Amino acid sequence: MNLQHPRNDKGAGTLVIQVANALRSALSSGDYAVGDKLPSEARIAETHGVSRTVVREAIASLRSDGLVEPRRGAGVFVLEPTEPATLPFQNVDHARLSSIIALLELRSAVEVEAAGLAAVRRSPAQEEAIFEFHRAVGQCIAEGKPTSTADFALHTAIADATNNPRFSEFLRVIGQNAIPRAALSSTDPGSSKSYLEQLHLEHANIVTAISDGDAEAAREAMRVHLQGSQRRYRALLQTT
Amino acid sequence: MNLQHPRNDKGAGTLVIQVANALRSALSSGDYAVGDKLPSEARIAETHGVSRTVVREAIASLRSDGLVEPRRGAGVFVLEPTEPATLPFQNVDHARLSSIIALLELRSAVEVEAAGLAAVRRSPAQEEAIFEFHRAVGQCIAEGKPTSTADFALHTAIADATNNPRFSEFLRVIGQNAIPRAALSSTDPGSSKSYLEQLHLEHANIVTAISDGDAEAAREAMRVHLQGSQRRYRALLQTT
DNA sequence: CTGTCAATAGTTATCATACAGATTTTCGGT
DNA sequence: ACCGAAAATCTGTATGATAACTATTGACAG
Repeated sequence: MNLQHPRNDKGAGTLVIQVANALRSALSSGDYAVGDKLPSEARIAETHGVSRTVVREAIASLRSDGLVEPRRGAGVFVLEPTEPATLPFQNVDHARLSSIIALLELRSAVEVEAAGLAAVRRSPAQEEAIFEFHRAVGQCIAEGKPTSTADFALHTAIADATNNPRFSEFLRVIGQNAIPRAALSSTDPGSSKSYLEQLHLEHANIVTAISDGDAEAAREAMRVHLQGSQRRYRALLQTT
Repeated sequence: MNLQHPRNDKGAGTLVIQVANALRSALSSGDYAVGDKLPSEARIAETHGVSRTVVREAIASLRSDGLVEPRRGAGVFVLEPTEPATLPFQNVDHARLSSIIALLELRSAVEVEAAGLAAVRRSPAQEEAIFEFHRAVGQCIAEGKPTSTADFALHTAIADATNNPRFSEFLRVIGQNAIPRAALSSTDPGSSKSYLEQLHLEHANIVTAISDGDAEAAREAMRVHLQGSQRRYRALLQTT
């Protein structure tokens, strides 16, 4: 750990921030193992050419982050880094079609089943909500507006109609990542009228089956819809 | 903010920790809005009966947590609290069968599809891994050991064999929450020999279909397996 | 009356020194 | 070799001071 802080670098923040970041860097680059003792505050202060006050505040930061544990009289000890919780399914690389298709496959599995459950379990109010969102998608198409938000709302309403919060939770986590239009605004497989009409027709088949309480038809309609999306993306793979 | 720190309370940690926690409490209880200025360091020190050094270190903690932004000459300002990222699908209430069944329904949707894809896409090495984990489950059954870890490993290997990282990611996120044995160690629907043999047989059907490259049979076998789990839990609902 | 500038007051950032309390190391005695 | 005491080391806290920055106030000119 021979990092001298750049005292004249205003963009790096205060000395406390600089020393804290230097220590973080030392920790993450493997200079210290879990359970190791950092150099003493006095030594760190000397190494960085700062006062002990600065070092103590930097260490307070690291302690707050759970990276170290100071023990009075003994030293400052390195803790097991806690894995930062990150939401899954977020790192969709929109420039790579395969990244989109992969998430679409997972989503298909969930949403096909969701459509079936929704057909069995939806309440009249949920059924009505689904119709309303379906009409909203149609409105966007008629007005030439982007459909992704309305599209996602429709899919969310279907997940809600399963009355199993896990399906709603899944939709919320993947968010609009998995809605083709949001993921590919400029290189969309087709913004043509015929594509949008096809989309709307596929939606209609899903919504009707759910309304009819026909679980198998709902599943099949959703499968056709989402496999259509997959097919369109795979077709893009062949043309690029 | 009239909190006097309990100086004689050893369990509360150092003065820095106590003041930091008092400030966190004040922030989260709505004493300050985003953009508000905290009292000056000198004032906080006076209020708590500590030195300014302690207050500065406490504020360094809060800054590291993203809760405040000190501005030299101006004051310490309250920041917008960032939503802590939490993993989805974790809050399984093991005392409520409905909570377990809900997650099992979602998992079923994903894993039925995963079995189908695995049957089509698995490499010989992945096929071999599936068999090995299947044998490991059988070994646990034969030795009367808990099967949940081996069971989860088998399911994970199947998700891996889809060669779509999203399926593996899904299994990793839900973890062993969704494996019946882990979720219900003491009130398990049955630890009887016949149940375990049934489990092993269902696994064998899945594994064989994947090995045969029969996607539809793999899906059906996985569906039977997981719907069997659902059925066993629903039967518990009726007896409690 | 409005705008500008300088002075003042207030605030954070850093440094230095000192002491207290806890832990670790060293040394001497048995 | 083991134990206990003393010394050394280390973190926790307090105090005082200075530097750099911001906000406020008052005076003056147009």
